[in-house]
Amino acid sequence: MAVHGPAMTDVARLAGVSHQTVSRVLNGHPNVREQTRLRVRAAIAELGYRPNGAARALVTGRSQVIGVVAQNTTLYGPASMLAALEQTAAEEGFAVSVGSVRNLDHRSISAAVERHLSHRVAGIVVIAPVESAGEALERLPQDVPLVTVDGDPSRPVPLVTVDQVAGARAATQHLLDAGHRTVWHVSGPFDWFDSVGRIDGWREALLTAGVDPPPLMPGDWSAASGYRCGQMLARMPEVTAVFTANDHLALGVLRALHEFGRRVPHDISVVGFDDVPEAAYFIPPLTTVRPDFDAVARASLQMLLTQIESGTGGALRQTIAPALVARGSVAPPQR
Amino acid sequence: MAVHGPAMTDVARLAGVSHQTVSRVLNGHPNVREQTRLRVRAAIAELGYRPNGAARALVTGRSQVIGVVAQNTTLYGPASMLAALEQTAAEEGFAVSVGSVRNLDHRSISAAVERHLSHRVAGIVVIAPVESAGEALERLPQDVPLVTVDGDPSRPVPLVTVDQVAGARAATQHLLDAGHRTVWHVSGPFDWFDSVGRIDGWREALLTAGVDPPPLMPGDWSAASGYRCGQMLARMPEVTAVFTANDHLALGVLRALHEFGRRVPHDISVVGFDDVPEAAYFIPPLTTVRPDFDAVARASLQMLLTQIESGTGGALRQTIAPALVARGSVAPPQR
DNA sequence: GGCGTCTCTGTTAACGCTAACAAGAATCGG
DNA sequence: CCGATTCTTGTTAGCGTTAACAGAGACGCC
Repeated sequence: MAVHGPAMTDVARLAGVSHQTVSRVLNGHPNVREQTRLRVRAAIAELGYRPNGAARALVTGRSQVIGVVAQNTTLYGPASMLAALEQTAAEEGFAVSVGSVRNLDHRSISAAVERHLSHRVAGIVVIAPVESAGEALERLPQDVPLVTVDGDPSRPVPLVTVDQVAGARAATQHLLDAGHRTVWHVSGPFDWFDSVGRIDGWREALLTAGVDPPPLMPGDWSAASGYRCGQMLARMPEVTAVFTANDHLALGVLRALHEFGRRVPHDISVVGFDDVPEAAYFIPPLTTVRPDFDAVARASLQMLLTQIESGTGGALRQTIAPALVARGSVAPPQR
Repeated sequence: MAVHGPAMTDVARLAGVSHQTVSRVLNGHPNVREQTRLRVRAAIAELGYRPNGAARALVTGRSQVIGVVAQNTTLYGPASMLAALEQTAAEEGFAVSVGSVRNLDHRSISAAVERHLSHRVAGIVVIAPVESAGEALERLPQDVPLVTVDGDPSRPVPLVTVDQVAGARAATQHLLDAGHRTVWHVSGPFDWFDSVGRIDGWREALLTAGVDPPPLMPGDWSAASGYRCGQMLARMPEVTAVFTANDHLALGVLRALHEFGRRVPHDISVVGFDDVPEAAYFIPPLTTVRPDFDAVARASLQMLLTQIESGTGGALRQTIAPALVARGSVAPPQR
């Protein structure tokens, strides 16, 4: 593909200095005469010179790239995380290389991490919401800055995560506060930490209120599984309040309830989780829990940069509290 | 941050060969004795050696990384594109570096492209659905393999795109075939090519059927704007069929119609575009148009790889036809 | 005025890899 | 059995950058 761009020596020649001086200007080294700096800048502009990241990475042993390992980047949560991460990284002058994996098993994760490592990324963010991912992480080389997002709370890796438990507790409490006897729960898959946390929070809130938790309805994040659970819930007259592990499950539940003639929130109240942009336009508008993806992204990147700069590993941990967004899908129970 | 991993020479020493032989094994060069190959492989495994992509990129002048420039990666369309692109690229041994931009103006796009170029990406995919992006692309260096996705059909750049016109035509025709006199359209923003194409297809289908297109309802992709348009449509008794530029707009419309007591599809039929995973669980299940993001991703990557390998630029063009997915939101009009 | 110190710039040597060439060993046809 | 090929391996020279050191002036101080 045609010509390679100009190199540092070309700039140097044009500016009448050595390539090292150009390097110094580029890296903001203090001891360069102002006049020289300007000459170099002009030469850079004139030639349209662009530093070669590969060469720099080779000699410094580290590139200005952060690797992200994620699965399922079309789901709203992961997609938002990824986008927020990119934004934040760009602001810090880092590029983001995405290693999407089909499955979050040992092999896939290791392979993705390997690929990142061979490009000498400065650090790695693993969005690792399931168990198998956690295991894979323990086998990784120890000398790479690494942060886990939504990972296993019980593992000694730097971790940033949404406070699933608190969010679920708030959602459940919100329903109890409205006067409901108990709250049913449509969960996500059991191997996701997010699911487990949300189940725990739901259960905690009920137990604290002295209520025996009703049987769990297991879903898989999809509207389809929400719909199936909703069909069962709709036929149980004693059900008046449902907390679903995400908004898409809620959508499926709403649809099933609608088909069975159970009105929301008149007959049954529903609360979701995620606050997808469309949640306000469900029928009825969905009360839900909003995790702050931007905050998670900022925190992870900060944690990663700290590791990169200081060289210390350290098992830091940060938890971002989500907020309840009240809309029209919750009402007191009818008697 | 600790020790650098072993280099090629370390592997060579352990295997008792020259580093060049190691390089040959790594790159699948044919003329290496089987026995030597195995020794080298063993040494690689024993040391946990990982080739240094930066060094390779430096000497070959090209990394195994593809840069993607995109905006709004939380929207379903772009997010799916991105994910599909990552998958496909990974299969071809390429990493994907994402340059997310807040706005698709000159400056942002150029900056994102610059960042990619300084990392010596092998090629760039720009997801450029709006006008301003197209302009920015014309000023780019000519010697970089580049493919545009959803870009400006009138510009001489390699382009892969969903056939918006055909999809919109199919959606509109589907409603006409069901017996509707005319079809209303809630569009996306006018500076998106996707919007323009969908408007054109809608208009074409109507004109072909000898119908004068009713006034356009302009939206902005969001459920909120769909809701606002829906409120107007709901109050016009003559409206019996609506085609929305995406599924989220449709969701907003459905909600507004519901609030005004207009039943879907009994009173009004609705067709969307995108086939988001939840569309089947709207109330009622949404008939929509499904673009094949995987096919788009594959085509773009193929086009990019061709450019990378052959070195030829060329203004290729490929269009992926979308498919109508019939569900429950369309019925014949009542009289 | 000489000498140490500070500021600025240049020279040289890596970083880890591939490409190009070179050379030794093996194979083959006559 | 010899020269000509082919196969296999090694040697050398960069790729474009930063780091480390060295050197040339300018400046200040006793």
